[in-house]
Amino acid sequence: MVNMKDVARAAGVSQAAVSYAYSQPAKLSENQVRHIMKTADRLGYAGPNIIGSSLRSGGRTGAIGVMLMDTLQYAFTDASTKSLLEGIVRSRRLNALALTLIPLPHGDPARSQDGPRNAGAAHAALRGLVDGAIVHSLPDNHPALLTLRARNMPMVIVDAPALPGVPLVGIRDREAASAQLRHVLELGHQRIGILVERLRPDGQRGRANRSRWTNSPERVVRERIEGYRIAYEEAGYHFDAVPIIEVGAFDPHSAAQAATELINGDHPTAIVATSDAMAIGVFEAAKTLDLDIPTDLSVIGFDDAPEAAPLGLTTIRQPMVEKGEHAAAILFDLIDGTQTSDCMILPTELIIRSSTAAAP
Amino acid sequence: MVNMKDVARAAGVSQAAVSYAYSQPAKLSENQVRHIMKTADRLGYAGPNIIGSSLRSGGRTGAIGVMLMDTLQYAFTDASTKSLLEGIVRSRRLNALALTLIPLPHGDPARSQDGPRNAGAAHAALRGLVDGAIVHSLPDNHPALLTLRARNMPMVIVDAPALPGVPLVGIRDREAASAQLRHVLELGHQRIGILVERLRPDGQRGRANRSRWTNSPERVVRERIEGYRIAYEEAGYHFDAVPIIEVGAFDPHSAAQAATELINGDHPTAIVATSDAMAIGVFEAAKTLDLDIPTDLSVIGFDDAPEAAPLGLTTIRQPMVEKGEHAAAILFDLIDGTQTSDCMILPTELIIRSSTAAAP
DNA sequence: CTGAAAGCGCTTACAG
DNA sequence: CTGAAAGCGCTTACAG
Repeated sequence: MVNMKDVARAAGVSQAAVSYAYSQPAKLSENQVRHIMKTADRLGYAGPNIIGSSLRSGGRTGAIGVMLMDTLQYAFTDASTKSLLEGIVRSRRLNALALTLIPLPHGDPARSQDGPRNAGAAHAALRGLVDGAIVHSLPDNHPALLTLRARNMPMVIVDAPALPGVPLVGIRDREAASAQLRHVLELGHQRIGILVERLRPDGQRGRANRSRWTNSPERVVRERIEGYRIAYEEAGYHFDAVPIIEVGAFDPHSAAQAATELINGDHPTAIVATSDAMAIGVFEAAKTLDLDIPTDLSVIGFDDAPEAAPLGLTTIRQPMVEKGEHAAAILFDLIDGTQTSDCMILPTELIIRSSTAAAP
Repeated sequence: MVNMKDVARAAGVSQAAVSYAYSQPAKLSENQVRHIMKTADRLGYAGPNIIGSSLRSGGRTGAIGVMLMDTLQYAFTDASTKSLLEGIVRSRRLNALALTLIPLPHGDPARSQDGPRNAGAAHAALRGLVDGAIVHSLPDNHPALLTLRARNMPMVIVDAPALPGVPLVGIRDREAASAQLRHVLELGHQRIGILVERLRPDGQRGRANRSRWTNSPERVVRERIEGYRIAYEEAGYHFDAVPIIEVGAFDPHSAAQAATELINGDHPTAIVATSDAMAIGVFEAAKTLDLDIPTDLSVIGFDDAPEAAPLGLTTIRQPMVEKGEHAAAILFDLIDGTQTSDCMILPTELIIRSSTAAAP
């Protein structure tokens, strides 16, 4: 492949002159620049190799990373992740940059053979390929976070984990979850079941005991359940009696299986889910079990994903698109050194539709 | 930031030993590797910088690029592009790599001040940041293609342009378009209007004359219109009388404006659109003009996007997700040198729903 | 206004 | 089994 030296030789100038022609053309005469560019064109030189220039100047690669839990395939089916990406790409800055999507499919860092640091470091993209990163919903102490830290990579975390000194874009998960549970309590429900995606990235399913959620490395779910506990105990009940069912996955179909177990085992009159995807699984289970929503069973979700409104799903709206927009804005501030940006906590809202009704 | 030299010094070994510890640990004694890794961990070394290693070894960056026409914001709203990305990320290989989305928002290369080559080369991501690229729907001779070529970058083109020696994943656009037009001809329509996104990236709107489409740099639309011409003339009509309206954008709302002009000016009984997004714009226009579809106006789209079925839109289905899957598979073959992959032409299918009916 | 030289972080053929 | 050395493609302070 033709490089800068070739162009310099062919143009009869120094390599430095060619470099200046691209990066600081004002330093050269117009004629010189024109001559160099013409030569470059003739040789099929595609411009300074970003790898070489980035290495030399410690400079920018021109790409922003988004670290996503699980595979990219999951990211492109999950409504929340899609909304987050939609928000991120609203940044006009990105039109001149590239967006690098980085999957972190190794859910459980403990399973890695290489020790905590290398598990994250193994991923090429974490090793200098991007100028900054938006991290979405990783478990506490995920090795990728250590890697980013070690590299002094400008970063913003969306939702989880909360890391001292790193800007967080999120919501008040505990309060929002309390509001979610309070809605069904106010409708008179007492036999309530809770459906969560996962408390640990170990694929475990089924009923979770207390220490499993109090020690969960997933900040969002941990805080949400704490919110449920507070609201439930404020109503005068014992939270330990409330079944918390772990789906072990993020898709509605897996949720439907877990919901079926929950319904058959505990006969709840209301199910509170930590995402709309989980709640949609409850619809599927109810259909199979021939239960009517909301007559026989109330369901409330979380997110207000695009699928929620058509289904009439009562839910807590959280502004995912705005999260993406804010995360991108803060990241660019960090990269520019414009300011040391703080955390950004966005509002949530209870959206009452037709999937919740008074207890039978 | 701590680098390999620091680790070597702290561990009391040569820099080469550290490099081997990461890339070819079998070359070292187990104890040596353990000692080096422990030292790296202690210093917070995040592993070999990808920029340094890539420069030295001419090796992989660990990222695959997708070059997208227009902004990323557009890419994340357009149903076809989303489906394409969905297909691409089905590749299991991507779980260990990163996917770099590269927007090419400068629609019209002719407008660039820097000459054809530099317009493309200006984009950092084109200059060595990715190991290979999937290119989607660029106009003929887009400078980004020259840049990729000049770099010998493994590449696959989806839909357009067709470039000698570069694998193309696409459909038989001409034949599919003929089938699309034939459907409305067979329903007895003669006053037909054609709605296309754009024939050139110059933002022009309204009625297009013959040379504008015969010389269009957009391969797909050019071939589609040629397909319309063939079907129309086979039916014994003069194609020059058929209005071809250019929307100048890709969104349904812009299409609705163009459709309104088309309906008011030519009073067609059927509108043939080059995408479902355009066809959805016709629904919007019809509603405003108080026309019933299909009683007063038949509409046929192209793509079979997710929105088509709920609307009852008759359309030509093209397998966008599969295009993405094939493009990724071919690209990885190219990168691996496994084989020189050929073009891949996928089937299309007429899907008759309720938006087309016999001519009034 | 231009050119020679140092060095960014790394890998690998080669000598020991 | 280990280490010294060259060089990947580039940028920039410095001397002319």
